Amino acid sequence: MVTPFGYNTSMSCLPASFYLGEVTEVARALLGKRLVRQLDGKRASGVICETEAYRGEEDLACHARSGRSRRNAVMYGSAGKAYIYFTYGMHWCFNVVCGVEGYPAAVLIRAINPMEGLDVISARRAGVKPADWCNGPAKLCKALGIDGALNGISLTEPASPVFIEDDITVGEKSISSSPRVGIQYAPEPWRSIPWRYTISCQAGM
DNA sequence: CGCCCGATGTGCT
DNA sequence: GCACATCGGGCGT
Repeated sequence: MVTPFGYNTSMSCLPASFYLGEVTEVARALLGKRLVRQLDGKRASGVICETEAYRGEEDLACHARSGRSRRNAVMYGSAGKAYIYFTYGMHWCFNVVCGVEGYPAAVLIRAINPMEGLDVISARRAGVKPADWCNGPAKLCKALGIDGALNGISLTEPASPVFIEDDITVGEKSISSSPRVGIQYAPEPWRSIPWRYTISCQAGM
């Protein structure tokens, strides 16, 4: 239900079935959904506006390209769990595991538009312009207090410290795709395959 | 705005 | 050893 204020009051935690499909489709479907972090009983959240899909050991940009390891094991597990990894010596990045169990696939959440808990977010991103609070995969993790302690948790229960809510369904015409970021090391076709998805603001949408 | 580069720890060769 | 699904500061345009 959408109130006269435009606020969706029937938002609910997305179920595991949402994440069972093809990871590229889930990556598109996650645009417009709301990433929620529950911290000390308070909500901090934002609308997902940029995602990337990674799938399979054959995808040479995927963390599973060298097979299963302790680091990437969560990707091989069941859909709807958080795969959170540490990189560049100081940053955490947040993914959602997708697809059938046993096949490594995940959606990297690359950017959100902050909506709730702006006091918490601004405090965690002190000294940074609001526009730069959550416009990167490690930035949003810092803003929401997401780190390796949450790796492997289920995102499909409302009591989870992190979950994703149904919010907006973004039309196909409002989605732009482009090559994934930061994987120049990968050979073709993986370097160029357009598995990065963003919400584009087109007239008439 | 853009480009360049250092930070800093883990995982894989 | 070295590369890395990044970020932020510094400096030039």
